[in-house]
Amino acid sequence: MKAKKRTTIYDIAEKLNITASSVSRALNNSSHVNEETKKLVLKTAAELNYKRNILASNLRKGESKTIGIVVPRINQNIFSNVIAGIEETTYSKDYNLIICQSNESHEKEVKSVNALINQHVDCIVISVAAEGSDYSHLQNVIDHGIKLIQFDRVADDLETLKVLNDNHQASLEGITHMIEQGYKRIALLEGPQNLDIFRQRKQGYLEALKLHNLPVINELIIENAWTKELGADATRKLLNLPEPPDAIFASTSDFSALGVLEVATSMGIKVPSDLGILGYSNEPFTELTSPSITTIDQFSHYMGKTIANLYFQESENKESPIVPRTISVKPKLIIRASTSRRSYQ
Amino acid sequence: MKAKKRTTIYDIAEKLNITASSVSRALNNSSHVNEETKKLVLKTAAELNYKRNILASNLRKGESKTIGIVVPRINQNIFSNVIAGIEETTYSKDYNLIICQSNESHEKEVKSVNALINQHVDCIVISVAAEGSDYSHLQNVIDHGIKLIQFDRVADDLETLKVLNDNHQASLEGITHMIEQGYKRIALLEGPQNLDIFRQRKQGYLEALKLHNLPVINELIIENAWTKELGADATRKLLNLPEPPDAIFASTSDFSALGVLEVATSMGIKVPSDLGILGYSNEPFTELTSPSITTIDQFSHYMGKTIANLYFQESENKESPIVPRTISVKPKLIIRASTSRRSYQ
DNA sequence: ATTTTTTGTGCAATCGATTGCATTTTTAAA
DNA sequence: TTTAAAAATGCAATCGATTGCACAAAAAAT
Repeated sequence: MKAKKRTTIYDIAEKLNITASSVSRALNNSSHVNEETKKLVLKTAAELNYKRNILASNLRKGESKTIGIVVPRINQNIFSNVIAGIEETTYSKDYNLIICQSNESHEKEVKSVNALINQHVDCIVISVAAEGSDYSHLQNVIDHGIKLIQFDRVADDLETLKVLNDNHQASLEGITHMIEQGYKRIALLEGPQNLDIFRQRKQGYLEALKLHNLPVINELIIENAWTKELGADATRKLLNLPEPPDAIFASTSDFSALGVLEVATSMGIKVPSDLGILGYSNEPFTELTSPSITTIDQFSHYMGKTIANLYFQESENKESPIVPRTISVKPKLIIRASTSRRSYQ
Repeated sequence: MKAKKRTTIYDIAEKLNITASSVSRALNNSSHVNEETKKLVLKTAAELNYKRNILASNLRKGESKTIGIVVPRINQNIFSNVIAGIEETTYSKDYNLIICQSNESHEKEVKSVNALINQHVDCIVISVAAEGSDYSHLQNVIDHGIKLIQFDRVADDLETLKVLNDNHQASLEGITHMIEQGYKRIALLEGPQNLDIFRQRKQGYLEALKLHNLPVINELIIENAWTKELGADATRKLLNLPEPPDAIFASTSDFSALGVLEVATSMGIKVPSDLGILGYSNEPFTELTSPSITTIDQFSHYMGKTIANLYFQESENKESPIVPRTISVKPKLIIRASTSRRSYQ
């Protein structure tokens, strides 16, 4: 069956012997149409199964009621939750979401962002890929008059709306907790340091050590260990040191922490008694492992709602320019078995 | 900073003293433009930071190069993988994806589908919500000349392109495996029977029992136990029966299987020796639980690629009408600890 | 009864890109 | 050198909805 031609406002107009203008006004519930015609139009529209052509409408109005989202991966806890949070709010306002994944590739991120600019989205919400440090594509978004909201992983020197976690604080609390549990040689698995969030987590780690007069041991700090595999590799290296750590903070993700746990288990090292493990993100699986993994919850769903609200707030006062500002959400330490050698065990 | 006006083909045309037609042709790499002008246009376009207005382009061409996807939840393994699979293929062809979640609500599904029709997407890919059995909104998609591809959970009486798992076969194999492991009283946690996939899984279960001359015991078949909580409730009920089952097939999902495992563990029932557990979907967490959960992998990423290819295949021969057909992907039983009382343990 | 205001419609331009047809320019063939 | 063919460009309509302006009809005010 061939695609039939769709009903347009002209079809409705013709049938009712009025102009398309009136039909348009009726459909938009304008006050400049007679109640009678309005009813008639709506009825006929329903009869003819009319669907407004958003392309035409948006072209004319210069808006798209669409928000583009670019995240590294949609199936990571924080991102799918943020998306769900955004959706809840935007859905009720008849906005569409276009979701893109960068797969941590800078090139794909750039292409996605450009595609969204092409689409004339009203706003782009992004958490940048680990790869890359050139953010001219984001500047480009702003230059095109499209609102830009960054979250979690942000390009810090770009002045935009930002919704963040207080990574420093979370990290500080996590390490403090470990120290209180009696861990003394705490290793750090770092994420790519070009990303602010990972730098902050490192700062929190360093500060916690300092506050408790613990030395910073460079061989216990491992760069770029942010997947499960890299976390596992790093752990093998660490546990084979002459003086191995008694705890590992997988600051990059719970996936990395999972790698740590698996290696430790396979090496016969007891968690949490011989080795404490702290992850990051509160992925659902962290409460399923044995022992369950202590981690940090980012309130990602709430972040999503915050982002959406921020957008609508900004849209309302169209005249005033956007004041770049940062909203910081305080994450929460979720204490589980993998660090609880005093209380738990 | 106010949104500056964007560069259009007219701006380029004016600057080069040619017409917009030529600019358009140059940008579309038409053979009807001089190589020189083509180069010049491309250069100027880059200089002026030109971005084609897809709204205008699509309006004119009557296509949108956009595929809409509606799934119950994007953070469920099968769905996020299918989406990723679709994206890989469509991305290289410059297609956009609009992703909607129905959250298992029929009403939201209908609204999402209508929004996608409004958007003039070229194709809608859907896995229907558990709720609801009226599929006129899908008929509506077809009536609007939009391609419709259903996957996994489908409205069976609607004649469309379908990409499915062979649920019956998978279920049959899973139960056969359990029987071979010596389980004799195997309970079934059913999903909503208005969905074909759950009916098929039940059929597979029944057939396996029959093949091995095992009786069908009605009190071991529990309706609608398809979340973690419902799975847990069902398990409590089952294990408190005078003659409790020695195995449970959570045919609905691994989440349900997880509920089973947690209840069993808390009741001190040993898995797999006292109770076998089989899940469905191969969620990532199933290999992390202890014991790890035997489950069925649906090759969801591959399904996604299949869906995308199916679409492009159909788009190519525009003339011939769409022949409704079904592609069935054979799932794979992943044997883990939760059912391995012979070999493993 | 006349003027003013309100309300409802229509007209026509607009958003930006595309494309069939006509026209001009260039190139090749006779 | 003239003619035919090919290549490049321009013109103008089109996709469908929206909206400022003009105008007519109806209602309200004088």
